[in-house]
Amino acid sequence: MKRIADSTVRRLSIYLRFLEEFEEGGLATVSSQELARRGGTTSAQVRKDLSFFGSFGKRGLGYSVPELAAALREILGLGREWRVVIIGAGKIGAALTQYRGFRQRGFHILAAYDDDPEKIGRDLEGIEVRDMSRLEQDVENEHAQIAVLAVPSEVAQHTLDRIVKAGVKAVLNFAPSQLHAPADVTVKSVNMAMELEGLSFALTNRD
Amino acid sequence: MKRIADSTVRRLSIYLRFLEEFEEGGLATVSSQELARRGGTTSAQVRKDLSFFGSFGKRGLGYSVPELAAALREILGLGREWRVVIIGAGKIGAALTQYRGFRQRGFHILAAYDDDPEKIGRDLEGIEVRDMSRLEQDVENEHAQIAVLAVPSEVAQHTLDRIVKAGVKAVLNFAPSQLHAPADVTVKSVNMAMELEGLSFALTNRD
DNA sequence: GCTACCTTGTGAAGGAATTCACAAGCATCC
DNA sequence: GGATGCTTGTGAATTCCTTCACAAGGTAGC
Repeated sequence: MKRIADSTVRRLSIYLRFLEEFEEGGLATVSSQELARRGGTTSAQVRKDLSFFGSFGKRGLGYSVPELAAALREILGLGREWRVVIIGAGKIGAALTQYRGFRQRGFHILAAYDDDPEKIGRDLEGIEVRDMSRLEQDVENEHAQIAVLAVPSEVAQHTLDRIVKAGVKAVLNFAPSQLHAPADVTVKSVNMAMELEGLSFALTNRD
Repeated sequence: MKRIADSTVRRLSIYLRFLEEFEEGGLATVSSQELARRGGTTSAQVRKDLSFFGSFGKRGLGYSVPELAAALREILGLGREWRVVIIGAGKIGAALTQYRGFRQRGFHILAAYDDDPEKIGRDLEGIEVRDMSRLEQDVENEHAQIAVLAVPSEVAQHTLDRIVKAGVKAVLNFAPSQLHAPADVTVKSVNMAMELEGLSFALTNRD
């Protein structure tokens, strides 16, 4: 398959969110223009994004909301349940573990991991904090596919190496450090300090 | 000034992080190649990124670590202290409030805001949770420049409108919704569910 | 069935970001 | 001081992404 740009996938996520709102509202069809308006893009962009995956609309009418939503869920791989482990049960890790948005979208959190004896054994709204030393065996036994890294920067790379070795192919990293992984492992990073620096730049370099 | 791409600013942040490590390690100079290796990019990219802002290196030698670090801090507007309010003291908001990475980089958190009487008055590691109704007057009196939005999706746009009206020109949004703001207000969004969907896509559409 | 009107899907054009490739500058060594 | 080796800064080339513009296909009204 032709390589799909990251920005395209992002937008598909956004479109899906709107479609789900429309589904709830009982709206039957929607045009690329309406999706564009809400998503802050152009109708041509919406149609181009979709065109990489097929033809989902009806000329003159637009897109069937439930059909397009189903198609996007399929494309994004959201038809199934993904098994996720959260590594690091500090402030960020604990907040993520309890974040409801994940489960709502089919991401099933198996457990959180930490090496602080104070934290091990705790229960975070039904999710257990386990001993970090069990990480590899649990990942393998429970077939975790996605890992969320919320450990201190200093140990992020080492922890990544561990989970990659255990077979995880997708990682969401919250540590403010640049990670290196084999090409068949997808790593996405969320770096809040960096985003703030982007704001600082914008505020500083205004015309 | 020529418009600088978002991706460039992001990379400058990354370079700065490495330079600060080098500073601590007492390293005097660094080449574009070394910065590229660590940052997962190319040396040409590093030089091009820097070239938008001036010439910072010495041919044959590389860049002086402290000089380049200072230049990047200047470019990114990190020479000063930014005043930040956090709106929403739920799981995410509370975790952000207590996150040390912000203060370390010159982002001073003035307060957190919530409308839950249970939360108002609490102390989050030295930062007060205040009544949401005080938001506008506090922003104006205390000259907050940056707002971090960690409120439920349903009220995100309304809250954004409030802080924009109060004069805030930079917003970091954690609500999973698409926000609309005037052109002179910079809004950056961090959407964890969306990032996870990107991973789901990657796992699903592997060759 | 015919007309008027919409909206999609998509090649082509345009624009933006990245990579290439090399002249120019500086340090070091002999 | 000249030769050697290294690294920057930057136009040019390339690749990637977005926008344009329009033919094709569909609906609705009469």
